[in-house]
Amino acid sequence: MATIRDVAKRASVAPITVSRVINNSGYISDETRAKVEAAIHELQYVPNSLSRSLRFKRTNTISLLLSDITNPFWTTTARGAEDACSEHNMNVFLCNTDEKQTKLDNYVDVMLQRQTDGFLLVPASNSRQTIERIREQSVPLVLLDRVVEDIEATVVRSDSLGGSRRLVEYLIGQGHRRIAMLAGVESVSTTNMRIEGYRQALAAHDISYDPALIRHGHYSLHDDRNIMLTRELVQEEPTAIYGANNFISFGILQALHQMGLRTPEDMSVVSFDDLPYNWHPDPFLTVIAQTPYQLGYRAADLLLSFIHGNAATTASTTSEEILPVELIERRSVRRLTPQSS
Amino acid sequence: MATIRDVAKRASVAPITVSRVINNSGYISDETRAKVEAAIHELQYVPNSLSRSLRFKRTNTISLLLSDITNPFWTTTARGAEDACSEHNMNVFLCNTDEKQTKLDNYVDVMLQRQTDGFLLVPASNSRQTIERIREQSVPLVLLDRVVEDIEATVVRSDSLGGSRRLVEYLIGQGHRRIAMLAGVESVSTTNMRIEGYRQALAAHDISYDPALIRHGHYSLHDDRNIMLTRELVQEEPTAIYGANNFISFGILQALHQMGLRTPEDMSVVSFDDLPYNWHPDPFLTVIAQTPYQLGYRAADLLLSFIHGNAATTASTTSEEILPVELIERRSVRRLTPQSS
DNA sequence: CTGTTAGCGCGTTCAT
DNA sequence: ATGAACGCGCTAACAG
Repeated sequence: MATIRDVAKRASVAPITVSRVINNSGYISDETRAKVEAAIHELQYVPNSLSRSLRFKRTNTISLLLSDITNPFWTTTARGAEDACSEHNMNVFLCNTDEKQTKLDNYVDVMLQRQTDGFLLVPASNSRQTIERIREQSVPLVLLDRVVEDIEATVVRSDSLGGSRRLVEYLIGQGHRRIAMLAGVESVSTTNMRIEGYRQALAAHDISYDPALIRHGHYSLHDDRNIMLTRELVQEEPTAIYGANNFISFGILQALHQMGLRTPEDMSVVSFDDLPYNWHPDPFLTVIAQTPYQLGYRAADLLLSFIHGNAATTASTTSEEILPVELIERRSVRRLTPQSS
Repeated sequence: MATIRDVAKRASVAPITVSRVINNSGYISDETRAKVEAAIHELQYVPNSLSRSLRFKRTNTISLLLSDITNPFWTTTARGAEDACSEHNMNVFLCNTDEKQTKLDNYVDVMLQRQTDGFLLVPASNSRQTIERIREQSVPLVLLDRVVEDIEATVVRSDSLGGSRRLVEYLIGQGHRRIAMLAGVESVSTTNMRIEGYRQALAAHDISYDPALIRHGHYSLHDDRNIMLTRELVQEEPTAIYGANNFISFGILQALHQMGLRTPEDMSVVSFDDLPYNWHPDPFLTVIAQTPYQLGYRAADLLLSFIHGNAATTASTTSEEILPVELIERRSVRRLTPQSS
């Protein structure tokens, strides 16, 4: 690998002159510029961004720590973040934490050592340590999708509470009263908020809350537990099942199919979060749809403003940006007559 | 951010002593070690790996450039690569090229500047420039899945030719003679090999090759072209359709469903590459299955041996490692009697 | 067992 | 318009 010095020698100039050519800084005569550019080309010189970053104390890099890279929801979020960053010439490093706290901690350590300029992360659980570690180093941070208790941080997320409530109220409006829910993992804020929305909707319509109608599933697709748990829920004889994210809902549909139950004739199904585009020949699920691209874009945008120091609020205060969600009514809910419920 | 000097001052030692404590190198008295460790803790010191890499000329980083992060095939490959790397304390940086040459080129540049220790990449097209650029900088490289013409490089890939041939011969064995194929994008080696396998199988059974039965689809899921192309192929009245990768086959199934055609009663379907686990309530597609985890693991393993300089072959010679594939017979192919074909 | 010197590759500061 | 010296944070080589 050629260094800036090699190029300088070859062009018979000082290293700093080469530097100026590369960065278009200062005045350079056309003649020397040509000489230098020729030398760069001949030596196939590639600037070493390590030393550059060492000088600038800036890596132009943000770290995006995602919980499940397999879920199109998150890859879409990533795309949003990448687009926001590339507008500012920042590079995004993508890491998959697999919903595991240890993996998350490890990546945070690695990226901290690599002097990342900022973190965009979805918390793996409710533990505050990871986030406090980032705080200690005063590296800007924006949380994605999930809130962590007792921590000051900026978070960009969807309206889980309101969306969930709206979805369940829709079911109630269609005559359902015995509504099962396959929720997400415990100790994650979105899970709790969606459950809370479910409870609020029931309460608002004087339907008593039956704990037997709720199970905690897993947000991952590759987990047969969602199928088993659906079978359990069906035993409770609900008229509708509510899946707390796209993969959970997918598991529900699979389970019902295996049991020979049709949707919506034998069982109504709704989902928080749409199934990925193209997963079904024709979409029929009634869902609350989030906007993952905007989630990523907005969060990255906020992070960048922290990094560049031109933000109204700073990274160290608590603030939430809540993205609206949309109810998409399709054909997975059966309308019940009063007596049939 | 505290530096090694801050820690040294606090512990009343020289910076190098701190360095020795961190890296467990050289002899340190228990007493000073304790002092230093205390200082590290109090100052919440995080070593700067930028400067470390600058000294070592090693970043302990490999770059994994994938064509489609949305495809579980590739995320599984990534997991294999990550597992191989973490055994050697190497970090993997994941980049999504989206099958676009410009994105690939850009990432290569960025990672080259960041002094990555090696590349693991799936070529976006048949262009040699990207790879030659890496070669010029003599950075170790292993190609994933696809061969590039006229280039010396190590590649780890599945047996596309043999697998494709076996799959089509299976169809022929079931009495099919008019077999359509929805292939992948042109100018990618796997596409050509799978087409070649298809042709070889036909030739071996004296079935003439009809160009009208082949279309070039797209490897991505989010592309409705696969559905349209399937409709076109159906017009040609084949008895079976062969999808050249998992997402293409998925598109075929969707198209058939939309057209009201049942599988396998009205149309047989086979696929190169299995659908992702759990995508279908119960898997019924007859497929050639690859082993993406092994693909990633093996390629990373090879790359690491190049990096550590203990490889039998070096990174600069051409060599191929071809992983075997497996025919999984399920229920998507209808057995034709001679007269019905 | 611990410290001093020097340099990895680059760019800011100050000179010329 | 161009260059010399210095330092970013870290560690190998060589003292002591």
